[in-house]
Amino acid sequence: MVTIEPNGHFCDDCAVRGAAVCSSLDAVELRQFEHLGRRVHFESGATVFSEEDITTSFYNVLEGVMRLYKLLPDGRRQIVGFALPGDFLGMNLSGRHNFSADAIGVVTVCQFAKTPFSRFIEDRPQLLRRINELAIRELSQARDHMVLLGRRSADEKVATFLLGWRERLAALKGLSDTIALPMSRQDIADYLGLTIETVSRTFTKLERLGVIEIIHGGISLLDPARVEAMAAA
Amino acid sequence: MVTIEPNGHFCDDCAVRGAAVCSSLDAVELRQFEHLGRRVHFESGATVFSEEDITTSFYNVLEGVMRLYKLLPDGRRQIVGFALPGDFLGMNLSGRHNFSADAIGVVTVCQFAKTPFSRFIEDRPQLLRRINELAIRELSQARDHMVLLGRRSADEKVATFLLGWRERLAALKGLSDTIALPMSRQDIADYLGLTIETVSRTFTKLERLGVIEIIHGGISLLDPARVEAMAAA
DNA sequence: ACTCAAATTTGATCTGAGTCAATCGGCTGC
DNA sequence: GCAGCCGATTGACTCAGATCAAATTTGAGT
Repeated sequence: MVTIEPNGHFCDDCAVRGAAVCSSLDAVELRQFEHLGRRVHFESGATVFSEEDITTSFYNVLEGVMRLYKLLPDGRRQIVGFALPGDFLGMNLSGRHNFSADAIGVVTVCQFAKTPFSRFIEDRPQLLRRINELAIRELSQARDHMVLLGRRSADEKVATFLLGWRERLAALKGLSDTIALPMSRQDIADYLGLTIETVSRTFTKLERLGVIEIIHGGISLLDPARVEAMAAA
Repeated sequence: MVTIEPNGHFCDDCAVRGAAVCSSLDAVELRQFEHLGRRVHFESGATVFSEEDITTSFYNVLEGVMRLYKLLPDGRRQIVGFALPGDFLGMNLSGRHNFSADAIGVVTVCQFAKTPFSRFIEDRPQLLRRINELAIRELSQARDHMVLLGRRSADEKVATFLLGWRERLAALKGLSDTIALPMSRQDIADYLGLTIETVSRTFTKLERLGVIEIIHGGISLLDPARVEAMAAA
């Protein structure tokens, strides 16, 4: 289920070194930093951490996609975000995670034990500044998502999601009209505050309008401008 | 509309000194810090800053309540939060505000020009750490609010709002079953992703159930346990 | 106190998205 | 190849909350 790679100078060939939290470190610091983290692999569907668990580690996503979610006591689920390579997870004030995180497909993370990581930050304000930047960026995304959840129609939600996801993939692999959707319809529904049926119907509707094509494992954007028009309302 | 107080050693008698961003500063630093900020008053309904405005200042709320919101092109509004004394506003990465802020009733803020403030932070990591803490706390609140917007019923939204608001007021003035609601029904609706009619009906329903009493400028919690039960679902 | 405008409440009706219920289609394992 | 399963789609119907439309209350200004 979970496999841990032997330690080594893995930062050297780390795909996210430039984008992630580590981008704030110079060569010497990176060498020290390297000893704090270890690469851990999670298989598809594995839970990386759960809400209310005591935080023992921070995570830097290296490969794969994770769903970040909160559950209500009766089982209703809200996905609060998807984590992609370069995202940093685990910061909190309470000492406990405030959401759960599952691997969607195979995931590789760089895992840091909380205490040594916190100590490392102490006298490296540029790392703290980088973490702060990431937090502020997430906060801005969270506010955008509140608007979507509170004030957008189903069609607008789906269109906005497709464009936003495309944008995030573009930052990793370059812009493309073929959009991989590794998450299930249920995941999309729980992210958008909809049901699986509504998501499915909206996809079909977009396909019938000739705006997208539903392909295996994703969609193809046939008419980006129309989708943008639908998203903007 | 906006009045600026003459400078002075106002940190000494600042009501939020212990709770706000300044709590991370020692006496000497506080004296220097004092020269960076100035007290500014806003009258009821005044806009403190607007989304997409270039950020020229940061704000520390001293007195009053603000609504923080985003607008869609067609005028739909989502309130992303209410700011109370001790809240720190204005952090962003883009150099532009990512939401608008209006005064609800009279508001006093401590306003800091962006550049000198940013310079002041540079060599004071404990202030940066404090700002980071506030950002992480907000992020956690934002995620909770996503769950509310995406997955809760109207009754649950209203009940959760009343308890959450009571909690925030409790942190300022001590716990009370009399809850002041300075914001309009429209503000509450835009915060909860509902219409004004639904909010009004839900309030009346709660009153008829004998769970709350609608009073001038707020409500009185007659049966907190029942409200908690409604909120939890 | 009186007027007017704005905010809130209440009622009647409508509808977008949810719910319930079959299929359908694509993999997995035999 | 085919049986069984799980995710996705589609259809029929329902309902929570929106919309439209009046009252009614509140409050600011005279």
